[in-house]
Amino acid sequence: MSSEKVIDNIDRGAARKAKANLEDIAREAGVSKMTVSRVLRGSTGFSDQTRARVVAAAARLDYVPNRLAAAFGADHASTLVGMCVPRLTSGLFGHVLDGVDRALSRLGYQLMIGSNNHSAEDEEAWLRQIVSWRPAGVILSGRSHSAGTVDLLRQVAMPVVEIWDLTTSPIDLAVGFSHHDCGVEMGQFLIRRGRRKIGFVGALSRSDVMGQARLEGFQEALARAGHPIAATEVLQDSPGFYPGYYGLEMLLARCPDLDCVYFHNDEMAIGGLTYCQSRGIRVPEDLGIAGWGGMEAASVLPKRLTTTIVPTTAIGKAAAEALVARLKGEDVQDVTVTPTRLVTGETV
Amino acid sequence: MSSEKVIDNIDRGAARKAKANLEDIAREAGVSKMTVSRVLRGSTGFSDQTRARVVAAAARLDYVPNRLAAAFGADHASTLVGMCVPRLTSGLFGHVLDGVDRALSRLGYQLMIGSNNHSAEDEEAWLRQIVSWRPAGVILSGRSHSAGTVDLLRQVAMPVVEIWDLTTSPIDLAVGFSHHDCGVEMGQFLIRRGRRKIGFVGALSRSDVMGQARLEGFQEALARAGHPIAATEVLQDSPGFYPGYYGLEMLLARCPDLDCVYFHNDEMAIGGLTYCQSRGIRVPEDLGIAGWGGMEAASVLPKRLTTTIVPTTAIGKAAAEALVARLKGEDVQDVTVTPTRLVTGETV
DNA sequence: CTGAAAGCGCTAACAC
DNA sequence: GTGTTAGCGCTTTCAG
Repeated sequence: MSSEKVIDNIDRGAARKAKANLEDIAREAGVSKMTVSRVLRGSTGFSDQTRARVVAAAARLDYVPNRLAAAFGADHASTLVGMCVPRLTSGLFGHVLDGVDRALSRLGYQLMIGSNNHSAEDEEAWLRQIVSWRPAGVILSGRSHSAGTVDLLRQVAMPVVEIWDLTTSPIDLAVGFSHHDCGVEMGQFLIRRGRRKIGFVGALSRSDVMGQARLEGFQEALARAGHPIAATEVLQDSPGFYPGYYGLEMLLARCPDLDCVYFHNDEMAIGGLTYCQSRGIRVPEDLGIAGWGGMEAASVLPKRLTTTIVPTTAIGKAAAEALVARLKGEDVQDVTVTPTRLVTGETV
Repeated sequence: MSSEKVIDNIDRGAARKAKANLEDIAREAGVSKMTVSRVLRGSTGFSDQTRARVVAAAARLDYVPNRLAAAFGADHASTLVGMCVPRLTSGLFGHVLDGVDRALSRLGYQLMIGSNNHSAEDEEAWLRQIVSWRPAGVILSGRSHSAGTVDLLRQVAMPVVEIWDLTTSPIDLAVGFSHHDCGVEMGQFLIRRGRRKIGFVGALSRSDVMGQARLEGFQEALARAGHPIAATEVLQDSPGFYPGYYGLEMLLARCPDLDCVYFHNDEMAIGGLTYCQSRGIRVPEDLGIAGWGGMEAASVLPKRLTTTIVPTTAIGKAAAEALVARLKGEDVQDVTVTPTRLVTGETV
């Protein structure tokens, strides 16, 4: 009876919480702890009466299961999944998170998040905290990790999904695409469109190797076409609208005769577009503008932005599903490629 | 010795994980489990030698603490904090999350997130999952919760911070501002600017009572000024750029003589601005445009958007800090008001 | 189909 | 300053 429990609590100085546990339910329903455990977890093979009695008793006692105890007692019972993203304020990663969150909650898992601002050290620090909660698996963003991170992941031997950039040899599972190829594709496209004096504006906060990979692919494509990149402006800032605006201003001050600029992402490209508008630079006639990422705003601009659309939500969903499939021992392919799509807007 | 452990594992069929625990470290360092526990948690009062031996042993065995066990054994030891937001894809909430994440990780807590798309039922479902992990506290968005949510929160008796909208009587702690007042303030402002035929375009996905509160405050202010709202267009959609574009198109089709439109948020307002540009409607001469939220893009537009800036990151930080302060038994004020700021741009 | 016993790794409380 | 004991709530294993 719950009244016993209350008295018990008072006797113990009211220090213990009055929460019902499996044993309380067992007593209330006149069965054993184990029967309650099995019924509540949805096993089969009970008389309907037993099941009903247990369920009723649990409801009566306002039972709140204790997953801490469950996961502790049987370590494969954890339904915690950790995920680390570069920046929580990035619109793109918001969509990735959303994809992960929906898939995981549908599958009965809980999401723990952290951000590392593209720092491998911060990622490791986050991982050490998360691992101490014995999660079922983790999702990391990017392919560059510290040695400590890799060691720790091997040691704890849980499923790991690396998303966003495809690596030659994933630690375990990977979902994403090649940033390098995004850069190559855009470089080739701009050349095909007749652009010849092409610049780049970026904001490679910390060690954003993925943004770096796009730039490198871009440069390679331009060089191969015989029109190597004319100028780059890489700010030490976060890749937002303002930096795009000022970055373009600075780049054009140095190199006024550019005919096209590729930006680190759509936010920056939109900032650049705004700069052009404020200075009377005609786009695409005087200057072509290209972005990357495919944020929603890019397609409602007066001139639709030429950019690369990244399947953000799909990546999140695929990552979560791959992780869970692996947990369930199902066959999973190591690498899932989620293709990006270069969309021709009106700005190049 | 770790070799014993390995043999032990092999004997047991290699089913058990080879992870070191406090007892292994104790054996390795020649002290007791408790000493190890105390040293590792940073208590004071040990010979430097003991401390050094323990730390060395832990490092040698690649010890990974088990917080599951710690939180399970001593329920106040949980450093898990749950947070539920309406939408993970909202730019504003990305910044709130960032504020929470930074503050919590600095303070040694881990963040579990979920989203509810403004549905109180989804929030309750999420909370039931989270509560089973015995978190130290939770952060909820908004002031409208299901009865089940409120019951559960009372039952588990942990700190709760409601953010974003201020409620008359918070469940526990609250950090935010009044959405109603945001609407009133903008209404009064537009009247002062001489606008008289004012409309509204929104996208009240599900039961977004906070967006609704802004609209109500707005309508009240206009009515009090003798110029009640002329028309509203409320889409059943998520409040993004496209809906802003089409929402304005639909509104103007019905009411071509409006002189100003207030939007549900900045995304929608920017969509509306794009519509104006595409149709040759001059802003602010022919039509005034006002938004809400203060997204970064709003201030790099060719014409800076008139909007209400919400201190997103500050709200997240304050929420996390209030929660932790309460956990530590410090004095915390129940309600923290984080003022918004109406910024006059060039669109009204 | 159901129950009893053991143990997961840690910490609180108390003993020395 | 350091060790001993008990127990958190659940699941696994094995017995019936």
